Amino acid sequence: MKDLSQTMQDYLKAIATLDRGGEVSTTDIAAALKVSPASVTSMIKRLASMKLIQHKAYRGVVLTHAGRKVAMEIIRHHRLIELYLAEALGYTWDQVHAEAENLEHHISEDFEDRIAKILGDPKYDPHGDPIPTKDGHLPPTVHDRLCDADVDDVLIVRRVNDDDAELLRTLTEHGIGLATTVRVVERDETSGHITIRVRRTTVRLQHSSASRIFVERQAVVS
Amino acid sequence: MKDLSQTMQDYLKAIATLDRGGEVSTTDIAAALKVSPASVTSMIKRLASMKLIQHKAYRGVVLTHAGRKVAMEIIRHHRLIELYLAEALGYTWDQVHAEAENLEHHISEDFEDRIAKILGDPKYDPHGDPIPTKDGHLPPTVHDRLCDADVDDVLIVRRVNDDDAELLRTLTEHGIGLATTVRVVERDETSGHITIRVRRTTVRLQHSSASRIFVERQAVVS
DNA sequence: TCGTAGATTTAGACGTGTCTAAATTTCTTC
DNA sequence: GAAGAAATTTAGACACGTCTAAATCTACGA
Repeated sequence: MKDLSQTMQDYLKAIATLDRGGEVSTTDIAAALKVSPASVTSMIKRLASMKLIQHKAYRGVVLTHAGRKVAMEIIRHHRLIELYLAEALGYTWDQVHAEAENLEHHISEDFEDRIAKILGDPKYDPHGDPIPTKDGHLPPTVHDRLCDADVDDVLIVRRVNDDDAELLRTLTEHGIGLATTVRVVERDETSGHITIRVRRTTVRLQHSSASRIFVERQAVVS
Repeated sequence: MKDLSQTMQDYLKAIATLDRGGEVSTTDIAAALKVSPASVTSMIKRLASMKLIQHKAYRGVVLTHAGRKVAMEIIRHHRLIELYLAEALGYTWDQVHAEAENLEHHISEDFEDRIAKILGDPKYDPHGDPIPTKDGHLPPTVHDRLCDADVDDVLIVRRVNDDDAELLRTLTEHGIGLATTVRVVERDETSGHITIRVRRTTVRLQHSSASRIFVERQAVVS
């Protein structure tokens, strides 16, 4: 849609991803994109001058309506491509992210429409992440993280972040995928580890891993 | 394979495409890439310092073995993508070039291998252009151009350059595709136009169009 | 409230790839 | 073979996106 550089698109996508309702900090953007905070500041100035973000000095940034639209379009590309790679080309869920990351900036509107149609206008990608619609709306999804669950909670895995291929492979090895039911058996508050039971085995996860897994509380069976 | 910028890849591809056995001129590269000759000179210096091309000042450039390998890999990507878009996503032959031009620099080795396998290790793209093998060899193809044919020659269309979408649409409208047989009915040496007959209709082509169409002399039927 | 740690911005530099204008070399033609 | 035309290169500038080092601002604890 817009004629923005790939770099600008990446910044907007990162800001959208980091958005938790308030301002997004320079440091967080720098960490997400693996560039220095100084680089972020200079790009922030450019994006703000283009009215894609709002910037209050020293206070972080917020996407404008226009900026969010661009970000949603990139995210739509990314997730549609991930699903297409999985469905049509046999990629596994740990392989799709890296490929989509490269392709998302380089497909045409036409390509987007064609794969969306072939996939039947899907709402979720292989990791359970919602695919924004063409007009930028996100299908509903869960926001509770496994790292916040209590011992003895019984949970259904609904989403796993796509950016840690190692974690995705580990989950597959243990037979954990979308819709898998797990039970929290232990929380180690000092180390942050969380241990879950799935079928006959237990899996011990780092806090950073558990924070990438989104779950739904098992409906109570009457 | 190599960690070259997209721009460098484009230069190498252009040089490979313009290669007619001898040196390729600065001006021709500039025209192909739509940049100024001065820009080409500065990029030539960089590519030469990387041993991807040989450069004799004021005398043009030649690809080295390493440079040709990179170029062939990009061309392989381009043509595989074109065929995949046509076969799997329903693109017509006038639509594939623009999309492939963007994607060719951004697919992984893995992606290349997967679509090549799905397509059955094809040798030719939708325009009849040969797809380089992984080790950089080009399947055989015809090199005679329609613009060089004589009146009354009966010819089979075997290749059409992919970079003129308008021409490709015109050919489709007149029912001309790969394997179509045509007969030269007139050559206008002053204007350069060439007129051909296909089935019941005649088509008048500019020299630049006829030079993009490659033909095979009809085998003599005994 | 004061000082400082941490976050942010500024200053200044660099590499890439582009441009125009000017200088230089090669080619063509008489 | 010399002069002019055409191609090529050099010189110098600029936008983008990055960096490090230094300056500045914010927030928090004593």
